[in-house]
Amino acid sequence: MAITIKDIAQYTGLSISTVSLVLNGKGSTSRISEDTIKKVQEAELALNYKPNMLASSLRKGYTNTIGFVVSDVSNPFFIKVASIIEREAANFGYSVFLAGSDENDEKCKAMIQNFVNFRVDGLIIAATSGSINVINQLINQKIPFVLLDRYFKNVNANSVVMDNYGSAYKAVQYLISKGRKRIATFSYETDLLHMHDRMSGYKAALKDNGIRFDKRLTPPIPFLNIDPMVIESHVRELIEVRNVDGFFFQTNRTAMPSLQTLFHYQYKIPEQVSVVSYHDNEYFKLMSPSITALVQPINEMAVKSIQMLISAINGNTKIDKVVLPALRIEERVSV
Amino acid sequence: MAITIKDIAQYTGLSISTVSLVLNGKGSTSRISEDTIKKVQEAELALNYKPNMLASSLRKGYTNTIGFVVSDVSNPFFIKVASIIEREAANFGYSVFLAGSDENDEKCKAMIQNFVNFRVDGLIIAATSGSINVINQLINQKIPFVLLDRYFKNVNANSVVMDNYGSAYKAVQYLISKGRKRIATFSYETDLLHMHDRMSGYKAALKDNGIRFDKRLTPPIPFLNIDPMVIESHVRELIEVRNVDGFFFQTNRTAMPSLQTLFHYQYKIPEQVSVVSYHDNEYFKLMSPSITALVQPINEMAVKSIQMLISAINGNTKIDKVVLPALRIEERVSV
DNA sequence: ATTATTTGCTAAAACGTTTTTTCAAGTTAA
DNA sequence: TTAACTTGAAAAAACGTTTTAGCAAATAAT
Repeated sequence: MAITIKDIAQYTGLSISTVSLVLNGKGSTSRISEDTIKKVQEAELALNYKPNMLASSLRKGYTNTIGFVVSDVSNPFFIKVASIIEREAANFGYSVFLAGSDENDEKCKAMIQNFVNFRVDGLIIAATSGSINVINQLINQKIPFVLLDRYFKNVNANSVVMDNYGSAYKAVQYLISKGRKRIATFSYETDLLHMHDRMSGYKAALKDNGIRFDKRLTPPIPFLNIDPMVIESHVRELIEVRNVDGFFFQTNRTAMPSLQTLFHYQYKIPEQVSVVSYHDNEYFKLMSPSITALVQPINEMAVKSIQMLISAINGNTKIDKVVLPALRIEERVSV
Repeated sequence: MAITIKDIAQYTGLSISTVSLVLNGKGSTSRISEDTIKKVQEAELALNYKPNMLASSLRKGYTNTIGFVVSDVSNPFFIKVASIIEREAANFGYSVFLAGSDENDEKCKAMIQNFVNFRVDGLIIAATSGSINVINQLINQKIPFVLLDRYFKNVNANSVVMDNYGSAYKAVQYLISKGRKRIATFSYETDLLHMHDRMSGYKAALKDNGIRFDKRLTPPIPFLNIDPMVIESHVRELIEVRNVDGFFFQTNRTAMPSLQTLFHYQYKIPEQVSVVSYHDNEYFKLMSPSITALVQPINEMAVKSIQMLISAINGNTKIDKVVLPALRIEERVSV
């Protein structure tokens, strides 16, 4: 099968201990002669030796590896985060493996367990709403991890999240500053706290501006499997019956079908309805008219979470909870 | 540290071999009594035992794991493929780990090597253009893998790719059928064969329709780090100076800035310029006017590549090269 | 000329599993 | 009653590393 250290030992006539020491760059500090070192290195190339990390990690007790569990791989937000996390982790000598849970609790749990069984040194997790028990297990097992974007009540864990309340507030405030008074948003039927916080920010901004909260302007929708037809009828009714003049979209997944509807029925943006969307999206600027959006601090989130995770891996047991504000509102206008 | 089989052995007063047999469901076939089996299973729960896959895999010689190396994680195409691959692999009892190379040869090589060092049972690879040597190494080492989307000349390896030539031909034929005669496309400066094939398809369609190939309508651009400004000036010049009446976009990455330009300068689509884009994109249909696109057989690609990979893992050494046609042209019109 | 130190390398245990072989005790057959 | 099985479980080797302790030979110190 694959070439092992034993093969190199045989090839060079040395012991496997000597070979291992050289291969790990501990040759000179272990009083291995230059000649021997060179001989091993030549053999390594000649035989095309590749270390078996299963064996190496088993013995060493760590893998230099991080698992990133994402709730939705098709969300550009997470992908950008993943890309930066990978780069940052590499700076510290860690490889990152990615896995997607499709917002499915069971899958999320399975992916985390899978990573743990393969003994990743730590995890970064964008958890699904029902995965709190796995998270608690990780805490009990003292496995280093950082929650990203999603968080839980009564769970004391490292986390890097957005200021969902503040950002939503800002978004709605923006709409109000544009003279909008009947502002709609979809309220998700989910336990995910960050969605609740967005809703709270929405309500607070209304209140602080003397606008009464109208439940009819916040139709509830399921968090998963959103039916575009349902969104379409909501959007139409909101505009036609409820006289909505502004939309605050809390996610890409509600923004997309809503915008499609707005375009399809040729509602004028922003003349007839103003729109702010929470998640930024590279395609928004390609739409005509392009869509105003909250810019998320993706870079910071990624950098911070890697920092925290590696600190935890290195034994820091102090829990840190970082809340990042939305960077700004990127205003875009029709051309 | 973590609970091991040894702990269960101690807890139950049994030997580690007995515990292992029970844990692997080989209790009854190994003549372990019902009582003992139950005792072990209770201990497993009580101690919250999780197997160490490093040790298990080291001993067993396989990991039940597949590595998926993607050239660009931010490309929706690959993400959709990844999602389906994951689902299919799970059906066969395999876990999939994902890694992105950002179209960087060195990174691609490193990720593949990393997977190999962790002894994944097989790989699915959307290779970067300069990664041919790693691929050849895999062949030499007899490591099962399937090339996806990207392929190489003179490399005899399992692969699942699109019919790039035929699809491009189809796209250009579509534009011609709409009465277009001056059709532009960007020609990538890359060694990636599938891009060359698309270019050939473009040329062939022109030729078969008696349209002379005009090099000035196919400005060369770098494969990486596309400057939107460069695209913008190309697009403008193509329309204003070269009287282009149709665009065939070979990738998302050229389509996006081009469309942005078309929108920004308010060229009428499709009245003034017709557009077909190679890669499908969920956001195209949200643009106004929405964009006509070639629909790629993502599902088939994923399913087929997993099938082939698992067959290879199971010892099938016959090389299979699958070429899938684009499903259809999804025509979309302005509302 | 002996003892002490350094040099260069190896032996062996350990990491946590899996799996084959072995073994004692109980059961059945003759 | 003894030989031949069967049952239930354990011992031990193996997977490919890493790392500590150790050991002989060479060199240095006294």
